[in-house]
Amino acid sequence: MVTIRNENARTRSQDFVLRENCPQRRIHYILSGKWTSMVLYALSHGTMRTGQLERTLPGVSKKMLTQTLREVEASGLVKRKVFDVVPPKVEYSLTALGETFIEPLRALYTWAENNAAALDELDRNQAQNQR
Amino acid sequence: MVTIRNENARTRSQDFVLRENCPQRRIHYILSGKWTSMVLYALSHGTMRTGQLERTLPGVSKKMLTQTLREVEASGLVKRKVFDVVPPKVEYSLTALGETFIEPLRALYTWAENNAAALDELDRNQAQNQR
DNA sequence: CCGCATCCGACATGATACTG
DNA sequence: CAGTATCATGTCGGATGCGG
Repeated sequence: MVTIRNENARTRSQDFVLRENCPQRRIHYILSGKWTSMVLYALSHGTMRTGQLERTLPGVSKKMLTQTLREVEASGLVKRKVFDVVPPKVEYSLTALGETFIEPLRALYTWAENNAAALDELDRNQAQNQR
Repeated sequence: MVTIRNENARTRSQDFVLRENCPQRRIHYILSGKWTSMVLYALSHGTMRTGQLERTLPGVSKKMLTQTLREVEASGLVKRKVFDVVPPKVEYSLTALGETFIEPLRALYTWAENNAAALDELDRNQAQNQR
């Protein structure tokens, strides 16, 4: 007769805990932004101007694009180059750090391409429930 | 003599466009959830019960934990096993598909661990600006 | 122990209009 | 072309309480 009895309450200590400031939580800031990762991905294909980015990401508003670019710039992932001409011309490109970030991101996107089925389920789920 | 002239307006067509339903946008649904990726990551260490997950992710509310679990379950990334006992006992674990997703996710987390500096910048940026 | 329903505040996103 | 400012709004996430 097997008695479960509390599963050894404290004896079997928790293997690991994802605390408030663990890297896994902090990187989420990059991933959570609606446009952040895609901007980085777009720039991984080469330097782009603002308007170019805008056309690469249909549906993005100027406001969000600018905001996103400021964030990735502040984090050191993207470099902003301003040409002092008229009309204005600004170029964005990945920094060395940004290049390193692209690799795992690309792996994630590759997974997404190879698993459209799972994504379909997600969409269906999304439609039914609230979020 | 090199003339720039409009960058060849339409001649040099856009290399690529991240359209509304591209995989890169759709996978964002998984990543954007505040707890989704961390739940998956936690489960990559083995089967866990609800309360165990709760303790692994300090700060998560019952509501969000349940909601997140329902989502990853509906998408086929996580398996839910209910034991018909009292008090109730439920175990969550990754499906085969979930296991495959963990790999690129782990790559991303590894990057995060190796680049805490960039994450610090993000935090500072986050504090100053609104988001 | 596990899960659901409800209410509610905060904030990210988007539309629009304006500047240089 | 690039960017800012303002306002409207949807919704995500957390608190709380109930139920099996």
